[in-house]
Amino acid sequence: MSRKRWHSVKEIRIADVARLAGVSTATVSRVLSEPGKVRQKTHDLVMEAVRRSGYIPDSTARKLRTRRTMTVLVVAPRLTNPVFAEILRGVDDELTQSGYGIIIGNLDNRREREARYVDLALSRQVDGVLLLTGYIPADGTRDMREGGLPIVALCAAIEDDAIPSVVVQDREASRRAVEYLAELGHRRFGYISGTPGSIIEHERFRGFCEGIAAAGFRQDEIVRWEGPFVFATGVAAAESFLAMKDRPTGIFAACDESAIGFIKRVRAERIRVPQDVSVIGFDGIEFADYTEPTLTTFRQPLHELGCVGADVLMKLIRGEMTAGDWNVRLPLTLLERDTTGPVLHKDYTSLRRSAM
Amino acid sequence: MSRKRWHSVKEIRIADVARLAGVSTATVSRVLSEPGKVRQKTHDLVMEAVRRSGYIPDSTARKLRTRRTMTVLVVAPRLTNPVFAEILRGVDDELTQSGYGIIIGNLDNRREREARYVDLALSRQVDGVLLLTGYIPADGTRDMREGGLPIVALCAAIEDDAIPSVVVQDREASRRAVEYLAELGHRRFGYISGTPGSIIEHERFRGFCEGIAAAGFRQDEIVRWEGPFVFATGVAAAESFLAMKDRPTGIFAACDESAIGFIKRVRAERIRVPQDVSVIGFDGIEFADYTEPTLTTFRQPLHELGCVGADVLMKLIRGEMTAGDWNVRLPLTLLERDTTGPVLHKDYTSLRRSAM
DNA sequence: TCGATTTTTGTAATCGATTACATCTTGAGA
DNA sequence: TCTCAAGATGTAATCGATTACAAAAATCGA
Repeated sequence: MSRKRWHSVKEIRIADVARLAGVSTATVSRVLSEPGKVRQKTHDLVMEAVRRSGYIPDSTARKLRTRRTMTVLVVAPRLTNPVFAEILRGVDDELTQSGYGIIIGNLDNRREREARYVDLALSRQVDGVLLLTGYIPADGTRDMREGGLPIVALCAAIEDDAIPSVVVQDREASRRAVEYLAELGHRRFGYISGTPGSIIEHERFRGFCEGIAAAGFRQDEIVRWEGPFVFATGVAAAESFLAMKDRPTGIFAACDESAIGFIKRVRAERIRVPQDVSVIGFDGIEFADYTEPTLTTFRQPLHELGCVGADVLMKLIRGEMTAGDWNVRLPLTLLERDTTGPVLHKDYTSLRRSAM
Repeated sequence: MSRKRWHSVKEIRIADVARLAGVSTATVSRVLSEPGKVRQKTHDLVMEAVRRSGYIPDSTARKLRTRRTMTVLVVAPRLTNPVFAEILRGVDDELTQSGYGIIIGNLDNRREREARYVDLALSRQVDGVLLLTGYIPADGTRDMREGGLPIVALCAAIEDDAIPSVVVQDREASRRAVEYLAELGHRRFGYISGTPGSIIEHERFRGFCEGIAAAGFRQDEIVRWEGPFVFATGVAAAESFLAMKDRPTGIFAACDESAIGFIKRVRAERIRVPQDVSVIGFDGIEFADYTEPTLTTFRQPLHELGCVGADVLMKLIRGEMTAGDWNVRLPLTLLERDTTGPVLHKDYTSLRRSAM
């Protein structure tokens, strides 16, 4: 009753328009969805009736009949991370062209929320799913796949070969990061991780280790700090770093935010970047252009990632391709900026001591 | 036909479950949506059939019949702005409790996209709308309101008294910003605007002007730089600032991002913050905690804003309140940090010259 | 045990569009 | 003018759930 009030102003159905135009509902429907199927004269008559009545089709009824929702679900681990916001822009730009809408599933870093979105997808509220998260469990994705839902994984290839993926070359870039630091003369390395358990983190760490090996260093010489993809992880890493005696001089962070957190914290203790410690980030978020010093990092083609991912999903939905035989791996760009530099002293800690 | 393939694996309808359990569809429906209305024995029977068949109700059909979509539309001007991401978290947290889902309408700073979301709302795809944007035209909101849709405005009171709003005290805070700068001894002020035409910008500038007047300064003594709520606006303002002869010493930016852009740019020219110029931002985004120096700014209660806004919308949808007689204005907190300080010299430009 | 009442379950209408199929127009060609 | 195919339009079934109403079953008191 109270709800009724909200819908009381306009309640025009297709039948009303049909009556107004003196035609059948079928004709009205055709005018609105199959242009060219009706005679010009009738068409105009109907359009006039639509205009006059202010009729807007009920999309729910349409969806029920056509079995198409014209909506896709995008599951992201966290919205406040600019990386996802940027990818989302790409997705949005692409989907809009096909007339599709987006429902955002924000996990907010809480994995237990996944179930909700699996349900949502399985109850046929969407025509497809775009996974920006790296750790949806094989279970959920399997359910969706078996439910017959097109899925595309962005950001990280899910451990499920039947799902097409569009990802960046995380591993290659991470390897390159070490190589770059080594070229600058660094010999002791630190790694600030991303969300433990996420595939992205896994890939980046793996690339880092490969780089260490390739540069001829021993695995046990590296320091690894764990934490999610947030500023605080970098701060915590810095605390640990500051307490060390034999500090690494080349730090690779699995995301820009933790790199920035790290730098902020160590600079507060008068440690200079890059003279005392070099830091290289990952992602290339816009913030990284405005930190001081400007962060050296890998720029992800985020917008492109979103566009390509959405495009693949559209093809899947339209049945223009089969799942499983489609994988894209986009390259990253190393932005050489001001938080990395050559090693100046073998042991700057002793230098600092004398300076104090 | 190709579409069919995607739905071929599971096609279990409520009738199938009913047959399997040896009851009518009505009973199955009741078990699933009106617990306690069926006998325990029947209930178990049905649940077993549901479990065995893997039945998941078709939400579209349910929506059509119940006339409730259990979804709300949230229109945001731009997703990459962390302010909106944070508000969205609050909205999400609140709506989830009521079992509601979210469709995000991202304008991406392009006003012409509004029409799309007005259509979406009017075609009954959502039960309500949350407006995070400050500039949806009166037209669109009027259409929605007349279409009988509950709407709540966040971030800025729309020029439409019939719409409830939950906002922060933009004007008061902006006035306080000037007061604060004046207390520090500043006499020449600069204002970096937000997106022209947005109500938020309008309010903040108005507060700024009120502050100027209250502190006893003349309106024509202030400098105003225009641009959207992005980093680049601050950078552009800095360029202009650097080219000035008689520079202001107290700068108020309508958002943190432009404040940060400004600071980054002027520091590149060896202008010291806050010794040479004080800057105060607005929003209190997380990144502002990590800039160097740490930004002085107003912290918005973003999460709370989202929660309260969602709560009001829920009440509207449930008919527990009437539109128009509900307005909330949340206070902001001034974070006194390191980009503001007392005026050191009347004319630092001459000082700099002699130092060079 | 019986009837009245309450509880549980079933039947069928309904939500508002789309669309298969049937029917009616139209226009070209004979 | 008539025939026939092509094109336009109408009728009614359909999508898959919910729910008003009816009917049946269970419960209770006398």
